[in-house]
Amino acid sequence: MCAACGVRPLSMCASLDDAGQAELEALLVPVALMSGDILFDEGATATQSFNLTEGCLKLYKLLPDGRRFITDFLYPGDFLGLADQQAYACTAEAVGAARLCKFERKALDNLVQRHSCLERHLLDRARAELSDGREQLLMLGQKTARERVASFIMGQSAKAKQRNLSATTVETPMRRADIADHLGLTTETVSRTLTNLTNDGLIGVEAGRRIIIRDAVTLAALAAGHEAA
Amino acid sequence: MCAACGVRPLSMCASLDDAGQAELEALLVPVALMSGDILFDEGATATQSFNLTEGCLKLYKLLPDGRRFITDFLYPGDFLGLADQQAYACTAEAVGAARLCKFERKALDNLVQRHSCLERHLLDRARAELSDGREQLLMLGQKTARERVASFIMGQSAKAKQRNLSATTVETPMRRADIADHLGLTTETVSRTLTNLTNDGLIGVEAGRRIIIRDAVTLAALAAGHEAA
DNA sequence: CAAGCGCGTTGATATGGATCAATTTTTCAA
DNA sequence: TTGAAAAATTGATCCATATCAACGCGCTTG
Repeated sequence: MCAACGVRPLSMCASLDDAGQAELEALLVPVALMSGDILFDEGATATQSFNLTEGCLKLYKLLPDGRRFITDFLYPGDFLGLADQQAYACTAEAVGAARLCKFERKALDNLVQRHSCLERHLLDRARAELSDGREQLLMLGQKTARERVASFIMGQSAKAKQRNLSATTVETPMRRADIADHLGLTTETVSRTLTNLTNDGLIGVEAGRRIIIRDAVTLAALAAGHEAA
Repeated sequence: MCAACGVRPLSMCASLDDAGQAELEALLVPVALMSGDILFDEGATATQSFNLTEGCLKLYKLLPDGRRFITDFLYPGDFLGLADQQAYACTAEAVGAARLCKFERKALDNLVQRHSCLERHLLDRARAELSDGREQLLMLGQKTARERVASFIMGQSAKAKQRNLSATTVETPMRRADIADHLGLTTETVSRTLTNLTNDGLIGVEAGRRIIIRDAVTLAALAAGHEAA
């Protein structure tokens, strides 16, 4: 079953040999979520890890007065649980319907210890996530609204490409408020900025949720902080 | 020599047995930096890793027009190189004089593979850094200037405590511009906010670089986003 | 000791994005 | 298909923080 899994080549699973694969499959429990379902809450004891196979999740942290920051959107092939030691660092909520493989942490840790290739794979993922996180910090600390939105679009495009989807027509399952809370902006600013980028011919927006990249070069330059148009 | 090292209990070194310790010691090359010296540049091939033994470093990323974001300040016991796969994700620069242990990545990776305790230690560190990074994202995405400065002070205090230094008298080796570039603010705003916090009796500032925490409870509440004073 | 300079503070003003407030568009249930 | 609710857009105004500017203090250097 795992062998036929669509996200296998994107996941940690790919780093295991057949025997390890079988062990992993024995540990796995499938989970299905509906839009808005919460997989786990920030602060809860992190007893499980997950691998997303279908759909999209958002990870977020809340401040006591309700301000929210979405640290990341996850797509098929992404692993949940890397950043979490004792407690989950974020809340995980489904954006639309989603499916995952659930693992008990204890059992998975045990498997990881016996398969150093898995440990190395997870360390590599952690490295990549750390590196991405630094890029995000730069965005939040120094980029303008226009640059942030451009960065978001290019980032989503890159993720789509990884999943062998079009890099120029980006489907964004989340809503404006989610994008805003991911970029440290407000819904209104995201909306206005998308309108501006459209008027400037850099993108097109269809049916609200589909963004077409019309001038990838300029958009990338904007995202990279080259002040120009 | 390593056995007598002051940062040993804070570092990855502590997770090794005597034999591993000796191996590690054989790989190590000591490095000394002067204030402002650059250890490595963002984007350079990451051929080495480091362990900071003395002083303070800042890690930063630049945008093409000179905007800068300082992702982190490192203190004795901290490891450099976790986030870096092919290329360094940030530039590392000394804040004041510093000393480090330098390791060739290849040799260190080899050692890590043979000592799974080290690999686990690094994975744990990576987890902790990821978790910290998420907290930082929340700060940059949602917190006000006052809350950011409070978070910074509490964070520095926590780091000082880890090194067995006073948690109420925090020495900050970096200058205002560095703090500003770490919080996504300007020098002027940091300065003004410190003045306000002082006037409100939450902190004291001595000789510019020493911050005394006078009301840890209120400061922590502020840092955590409880809108109050 | 004086001059110069880097750094921090403080003040005055400007502005990008937030907030408040309608409208319009989309979604979805009946 | 229709109507109501949710989401997105657009407009008007406000405000937190940036920007521009002046000043002062403490070091360094001649």
